[in-house]
Amino acid sequence: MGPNVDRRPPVMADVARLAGVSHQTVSRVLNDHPNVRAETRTRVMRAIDQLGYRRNLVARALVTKHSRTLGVVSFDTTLYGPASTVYGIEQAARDAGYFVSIVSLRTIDRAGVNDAIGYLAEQGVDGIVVVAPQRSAARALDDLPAGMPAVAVEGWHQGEVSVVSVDQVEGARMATSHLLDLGHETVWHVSGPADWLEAEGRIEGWREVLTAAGRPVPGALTGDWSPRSGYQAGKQLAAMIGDVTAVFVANDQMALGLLRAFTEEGVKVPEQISIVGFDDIPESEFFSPPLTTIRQDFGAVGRRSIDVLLRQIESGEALPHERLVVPPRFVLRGSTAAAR
Amino acid sequence: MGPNVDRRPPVMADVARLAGVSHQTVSRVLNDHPNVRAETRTRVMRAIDQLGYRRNLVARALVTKHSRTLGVVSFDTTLYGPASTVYGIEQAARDAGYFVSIVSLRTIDRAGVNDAIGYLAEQGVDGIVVVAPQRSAARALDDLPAGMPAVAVEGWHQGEVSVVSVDQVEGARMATSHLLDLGHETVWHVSGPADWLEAEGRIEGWREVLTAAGRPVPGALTGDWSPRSGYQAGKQLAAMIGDVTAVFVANDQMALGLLRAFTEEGVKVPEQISIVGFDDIPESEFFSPPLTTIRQDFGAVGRRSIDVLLRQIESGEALPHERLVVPPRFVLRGSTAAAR
DNA sequence: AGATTGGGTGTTAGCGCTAACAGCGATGAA
DNA sequence: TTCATCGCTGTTAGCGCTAACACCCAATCT
Repeated sequence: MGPNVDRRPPVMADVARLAGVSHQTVSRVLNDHPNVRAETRTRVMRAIDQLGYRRNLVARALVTKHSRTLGVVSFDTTLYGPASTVYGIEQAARDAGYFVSIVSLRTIDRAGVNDAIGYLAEQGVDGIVVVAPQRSAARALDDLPAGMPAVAVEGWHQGEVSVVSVDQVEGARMATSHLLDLGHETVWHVSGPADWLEAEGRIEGWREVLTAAGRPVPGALTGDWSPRSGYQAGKQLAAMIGDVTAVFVANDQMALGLLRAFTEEGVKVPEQISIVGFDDIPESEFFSPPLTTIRQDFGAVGRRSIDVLLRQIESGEALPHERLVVPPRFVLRGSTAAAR
Repeated sequence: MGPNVDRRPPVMADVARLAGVSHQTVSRVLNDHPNVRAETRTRVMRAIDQLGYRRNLVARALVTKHSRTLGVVSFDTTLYGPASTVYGIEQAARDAGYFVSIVSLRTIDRAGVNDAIGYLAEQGVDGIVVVAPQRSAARALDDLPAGMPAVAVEGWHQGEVSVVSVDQVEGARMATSHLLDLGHETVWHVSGPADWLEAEGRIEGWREVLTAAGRPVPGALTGDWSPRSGYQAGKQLAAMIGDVTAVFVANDQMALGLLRAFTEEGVKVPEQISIVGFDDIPESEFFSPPLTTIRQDFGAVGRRSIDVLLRQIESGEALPHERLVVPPRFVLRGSTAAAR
């Protein structure tokens, strides 16, 4: 072997030497600078793949001050909602030529979110998306590093950042109205956990419709989004069958739990009780009975949030904060029926 | 405002000036170098938070050649399995002080995976995890950049990289044996799509047990992991009721589809037909009936893969390739019963 | 006493790249 | 002819950090 067989990956200067140009010309070729002779360009290109050269984006980022990396802070990405949102974010970011660096929190609190944002800032991300469905998490956005472009997803409404979210209140209105339209006297609610903004929005829409229609507003049962908590709520509701004829459940997984509890207790859905869920997870269509629910387009939320964020980054200045709302969609299936 | 109120974030030299030391001393403080006087250290620390200084990891990475970032290439992270695996990866990586940069592929093929790996390499990741459940994807690992530490998850067995996966064959054996033990003459199978290694492993284990027991091996129905494809398979199976008394379904979502089809066709589970799923998604326990299934510990797979990868990275040399297998677990619930 | 250690600190070089500017030959205008 | 212009290329500086080494001043040893 010759003396030049070292394992160190080639750098721009190596390419330049081989192509007989300066490293700057190589840089120009790589960055599609117009003022390069076609013949020079091809010579450089040839040298590049002869050496298997890959440009070092770290060095590039150091001088340009742009890493073309976006940070995402999320909570429990094994859940369908966050997972789909993050997926949408990732796709949109990559289409725009950005990398995505993810921090997935175990527990969500202001300090945790702050730390995560801090790490990402050190790492040099050009902007941050915070999937902040909880009040405490959303508040962490108030102390972002100065000048850091950011956008909140499913987040706090009055904050100092742009927010993209599905209209939870409207979704809850759709669900509740549908049940009232079927002739039910009132609608019960199994809500999500207290601190969650989505849970609050769904309670608000539900209560609003009932109140507007002059119906009694039953106390909401509280779950934690899990099928098990829905199952427990279902057991309670089953004991009140007759009084309860319609339930709006704050997500599909809890609705599945209710379905299971009702099956065990011999309560027929939708004959004795109607159920509307929320989210439209891929499984809902195949529940027994298939679940009437409110679809959230998580992918769209992810994509829109990247639109907003990139506009901020690429304008280079602090743009006015936007509030983007993605409409939910009512999906009629077999878990609801007219009141007897 | 004074003349020094510029928006440029503070750098190490600014901290040094304020603390009355050299920038190198600041660096030493930040890197916990032992040879710094306690008094100097506190003076530097004070200057750091007085200025709100954050170190620039991009510059650090340029000189150290380590970004402390890991790349993850995955496919459809909205599915429970990949999402959980990636979550496990992310947690383990962060616990070890690494960032995670994700590329989530829409379609999975060798070229796509190769591109993704290329981007990640340019970006300067210290190592790569490829969640490569498909043959074609797994093969992309054969042309990794030289010297890039990597690990495959749920991947190809004979490759030139370490692999961490759940023992699919064993899981399928458990499922099939369970059904045979219940007295069923044979077991039908609804498999995953052809190119998937997990689908192949599950077919293999199923076939192996049937063959060993001298039972007929029915032709497998093929699904695409979705509840809908399971539903379609269920319709076909329902038409053969009597002949078919036991089915092993390659994942829980398809099993849900079967359940739905059987409900529609008036086929009773488990009285007329027994079903075993695979994965143990959080919903399975609340299906009607609750699904007997094989649990995969995706989180463990993610964590183990990071162990393997970090060992490679931190040793600094090419370690022998490992093959780590995480055992599956049988979960007995209500969808299986003894043959009549 | 002088030599030797070693903890604490500063100085210098350089990671691989882009920005800014300088240079140079060919072209066109005066 | 002379000077400005323009397309293409090279040279230089520097992004913010760490590594390597030099240095100084105690403390310790011979």
